[in-house]
Amino acid sequence: MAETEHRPTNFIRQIIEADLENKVHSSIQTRFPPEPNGYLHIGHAKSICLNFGIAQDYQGKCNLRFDDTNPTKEDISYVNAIQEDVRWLGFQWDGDVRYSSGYFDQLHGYAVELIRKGLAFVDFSSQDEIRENRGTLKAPGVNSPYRDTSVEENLKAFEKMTAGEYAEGECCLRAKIDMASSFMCMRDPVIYRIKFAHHHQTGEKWCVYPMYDFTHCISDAIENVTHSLCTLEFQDNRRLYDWVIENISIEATPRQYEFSRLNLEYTVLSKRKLIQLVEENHVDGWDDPRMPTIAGIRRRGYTPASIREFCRRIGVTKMDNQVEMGMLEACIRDDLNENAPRAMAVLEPIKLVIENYPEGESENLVAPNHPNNDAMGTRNITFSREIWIEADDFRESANKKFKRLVLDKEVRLRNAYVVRANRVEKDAEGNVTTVFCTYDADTLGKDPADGRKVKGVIHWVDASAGRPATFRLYDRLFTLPNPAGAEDFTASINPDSLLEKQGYVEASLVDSEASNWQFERTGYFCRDSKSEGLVFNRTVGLRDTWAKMEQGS
RNA sequence: UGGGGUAUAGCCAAGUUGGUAAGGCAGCGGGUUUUGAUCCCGCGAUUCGUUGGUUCGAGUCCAGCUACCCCAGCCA
Repeated sequence: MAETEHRPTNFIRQIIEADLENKVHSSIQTRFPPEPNGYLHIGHAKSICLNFGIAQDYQGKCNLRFDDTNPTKEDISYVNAIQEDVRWLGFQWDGDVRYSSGYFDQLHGYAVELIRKGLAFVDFSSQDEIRENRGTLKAPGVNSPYRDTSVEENLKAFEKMTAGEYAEGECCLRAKIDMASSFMCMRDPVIYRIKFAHHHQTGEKWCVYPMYDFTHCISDAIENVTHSLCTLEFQDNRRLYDWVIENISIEATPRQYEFSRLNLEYTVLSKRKLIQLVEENHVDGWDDPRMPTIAGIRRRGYTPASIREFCRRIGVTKMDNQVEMGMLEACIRDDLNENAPRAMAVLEPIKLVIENYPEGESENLVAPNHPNNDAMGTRNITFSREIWIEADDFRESANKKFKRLVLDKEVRLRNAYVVRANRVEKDAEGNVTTVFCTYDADTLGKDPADGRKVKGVIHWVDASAGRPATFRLYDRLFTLPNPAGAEDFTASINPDSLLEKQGYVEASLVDSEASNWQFERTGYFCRDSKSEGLVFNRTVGLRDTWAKMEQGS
């Protein structure tokens, strides 16, 4: 697709351009630092496109770093899935994958340095005591009774902590900053805690793990990150980020900049909630096509280019936002409209019998794979006496706004002939099951010779050659634009978010090499990657002004 | 008077030495069309949360006010 015709501009890129121009940096280093405690979602794609996009556009580098300082919440399966997702989006990190855990030795050394400088102490207060002494948003906290322990004793205590001589929760290492700070995160923050847990990278080597605020800035400095980009909720944390860098012996001075996280209407984008959806089986796994995860979106049929384009269109600012689904849908339609070959599929079939077409015979018709791009070639489709058409495309009677098949009226069969409906057959409930018609043999590839106009065109599948197929039609996962705003977000889960249809597809699809198609007049589809046989996921429907009109009237 | 942030069209978003409101999505008209698709053409802010001030001139500078978001995990 015509992607990134114009480079995006945003306040972060402007800062970088100014830094380059003022020689603050000679090259740019960014990083994408997920914690491997869940799958990546479309919100992460925004951060990925920002970080890797900047590296690409300014001849810089971008690292992939797993921020794995909390082994109890993390898992190796997530580190693998995350790498796959980043690559799928079309990005390659610089060098090897990095891990915060890879810096545990250095981190520990810097913690000791802080203790030596009298800037950190081991606190044996209970968690409750620490919380109570922290004060409130409006009232200052009070110093811990352990705050003035001597350097010697602290060194010894931290050593014992590290050696596993204290139980979890018995003590922790705190930075000595200011219990009266208006920034809560500066009130002697905990920087190391005890966890007797297996770590997916370091195994049983450690029983003390550094906290995020202590780890992230140092990891950035170690990797020579110049611009550390994160979301708005870390704005206060920047003070602690800078404090750590200033108080340890490290050369680099990475700078943190914050942008607003993505919110998308009718879905949730927080790992906690996504985990809940999976664990409570509200969806069928992380890659359920209704999920806003990269894996789900991929299985739904979105392309990497469409996600990148989406990230370009939404921009990067500090404003809270809630982007409409329509924005995402427009991106995938733009891509697939241009690149997806066309085909025909009938999702809810009724039979059309062409009574004046010879029984037992069949002919090959040639259909273009794209109406506006001859380079995409043609394909053969068979036509015979009995074909499937969409139940929605026939009515016994209708006003002339209905441009489809009506009893005693004509319609064009896409890529084939003009037919006229003569009579119908119904089932016990009165639903039309078969329409009997006659065709005009002289209308293949041309209008009727007598000049009569046939304005409707409907799609179809040859009944003798078409293959049965399953179609999964997805709708928004939630009924509320902002489900996360409700007390219980699962209460607004859309019970009709998945609709399965049994129909037919043209035979050419069976051994097609394409991965996405536009089934003409019904939408964009892809083969479901986890299903056997012909199972198609509808990525997104076509824009449908007719449906809109009908709804309105 | 805790602190940190943000306020430009239904949604996203440009606007940077103050000079007279980009673009995209959505929507609405019209044209083309063997997809009610695509494509093409046209339409939207006398106004930038609000009230004042400075100025010849303010979305851009100053002051006050209001709304919303974030912070009291040994989570990230």
